[in-house]
Amino acid sequence: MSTIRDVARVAGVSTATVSRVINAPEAVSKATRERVRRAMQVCRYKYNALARGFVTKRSHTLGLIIPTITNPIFAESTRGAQDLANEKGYQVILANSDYEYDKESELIDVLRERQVEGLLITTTSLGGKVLQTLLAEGFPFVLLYSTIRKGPISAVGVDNYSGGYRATEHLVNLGHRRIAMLAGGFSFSDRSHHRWFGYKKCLAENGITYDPALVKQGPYTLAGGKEAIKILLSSENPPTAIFCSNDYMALGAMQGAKESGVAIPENLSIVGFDDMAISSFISPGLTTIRQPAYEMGRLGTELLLSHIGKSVTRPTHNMLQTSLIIRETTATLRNG
Amino acid sequence: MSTIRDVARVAGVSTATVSRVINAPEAVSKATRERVRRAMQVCRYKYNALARGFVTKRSHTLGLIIPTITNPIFAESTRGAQDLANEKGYQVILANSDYEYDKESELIDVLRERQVEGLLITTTSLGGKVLQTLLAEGFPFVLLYSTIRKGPISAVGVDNYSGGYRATEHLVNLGHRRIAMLAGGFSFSDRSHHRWFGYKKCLAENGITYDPALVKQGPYTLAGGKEAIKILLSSENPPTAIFCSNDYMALGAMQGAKESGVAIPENLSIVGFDDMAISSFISPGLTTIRQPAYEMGRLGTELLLSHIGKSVTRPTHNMLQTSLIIRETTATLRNG
DNA sequence: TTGTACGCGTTATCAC
DNA sequence: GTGATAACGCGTACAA
Repeated sequence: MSTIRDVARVAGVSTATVSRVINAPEAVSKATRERVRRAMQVCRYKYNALARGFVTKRSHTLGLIIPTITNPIFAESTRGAQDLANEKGYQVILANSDYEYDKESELIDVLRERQVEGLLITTTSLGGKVLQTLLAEGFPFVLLYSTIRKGPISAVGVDNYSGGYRATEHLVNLGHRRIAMLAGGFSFSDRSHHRWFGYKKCLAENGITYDPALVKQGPYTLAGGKEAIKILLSSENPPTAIFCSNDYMALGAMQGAKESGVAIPENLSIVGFDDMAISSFISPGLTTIRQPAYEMGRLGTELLLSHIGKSVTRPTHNMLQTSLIIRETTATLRNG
Repeated sequence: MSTIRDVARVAGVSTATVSRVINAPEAVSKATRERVRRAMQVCRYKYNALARGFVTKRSHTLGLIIPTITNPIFAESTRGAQDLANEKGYQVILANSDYEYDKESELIDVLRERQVEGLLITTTSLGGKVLQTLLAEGFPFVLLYSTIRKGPISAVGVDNYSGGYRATEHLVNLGHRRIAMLAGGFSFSDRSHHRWFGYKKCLAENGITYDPALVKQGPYTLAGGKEAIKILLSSENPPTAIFCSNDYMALGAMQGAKESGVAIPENLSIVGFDDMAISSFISPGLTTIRQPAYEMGRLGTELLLSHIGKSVTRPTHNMLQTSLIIRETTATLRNG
């Protein structure tokens, strides 16, 4: 691999001049510029961005930590993050935490060692010490899919509480009273927890007694949703409607209901959360609480970039709008 | 940010010794080792992996170029690639080409400038000069979702031809004769092209005249599938069955059929290609040709890693098995 | 407009 | 077992 020095030698100039034609071509006379360019061709010179970063102390790299790229909603926000990052000359290193705090913690270390300039994190634990450490050390990071709306940490997210409330309310308005919730584990998803609060609050305000037996916490997976709903449906007093903490689980739940011989929406209404691109393409179309994932990725990255390089930054909390998208998995309660 | 020199000074040793306790602790006496470790704590020392890579000439980074992370099948292979990479101490930079040759080409340059040690590419153009350049320069790369089974380029893929054949054959066996194909554009997806060859061959072997009007090339998207099928279904002699070049399009097609008032599988059979995790969770379950995407990602990465660092390597072609997964979107032709 | 020389944080080589 | 020091490829004062 030829270096800037080889090019300089071939072109008969100094390395500084070569560096100039790379970074500030106008600062070099046209003649030498051309000469250098030819020399680069001859040497099949490849620019070394790492070496540059080494001296400028800028890696132009961002770290993105998500639970798993396998859930399409995270693919959407990832794409948003990547698109903006690339537009600004950044690349992103992707990492999956699998909703495990230890992995998240480990990944943060690994990525920092790699000199990422900032981190986009969908955190597993808002209260854990990893975020506090980042904060204390002044390392730039932004939370994605965040529940916070104040405090020292910058974040982009939606109001999960009101989202959970509206999802439940929609079911209540349809006449349902035995409304279950399939939740992601509260221990690793405060988003799920917030949605649950909204769910509970809505029940209370509508005079419906909260029944803990109707709430199942489980893994945020297709199989998890399928399994959980089967247990729910085989109970002695099964629900007539279910609010799923995300669309991904909801897909699993739909499948589980089908296998249990329960028709949707005739015998069971389902509301999801996220509105993955796919959710409007399945049949029946999934009623859900939409959160703008792609936008979230973009905005989070924009926010992060605005923090990078600045010694002091005012934390920003960007709460995006959710909306109830009514499709075909919800219907009026029969005999209700 | 404190460096190895700060630590050395505080511990009263040389930088070489600090480096040793990091990379080969046994080579240092227990006493000094402890002293250095304490000094690292005091300095809140953070290891700089980039600086190391700069001298060892190893970035421990891989580049992964896919069409788009938004298609869940690529999320699966990406996860496979990441999992193996991480196990081996590598991180991966993700990049989307959107099936565009120019972007692919540009990304290769950008990633190489960043000193990735190797590239995993789902290429848009097998014949383009970018791969030839990589080859000529001896840069390590492996093709994913590849159609090739010989030649100088290492690759992991499946037999798309036989996959296309079997998908079509399944429909023929069900009594269908007007079988359409929704294909990804041949210009950017030779996979799609190979599947089409299989499709054509199967028709021919079963005495079915090939009708070009039944083949629609289009974008590999949900909307693309939906749009294309509507055109097909509104023609004067519509198909009774459709082979979709991937599951993602197939989802779009199912939605398009529904909107056109055509019931699946009663009035229209659909076969996909890929078997995304979601495909078995939707309703009706998608009949499809399964390719092991997660495995492909892992295997491709393993292969790439085995190439890295070796000056000469024998190209390896790993063809994985596909399988026909019969679910609910295909049925016997009525009045057939 | 161009060149010289130093430094970035680490590893590797060679002494001791 | 430990230390001194030259690299690695590049940007950037500063000088010319």
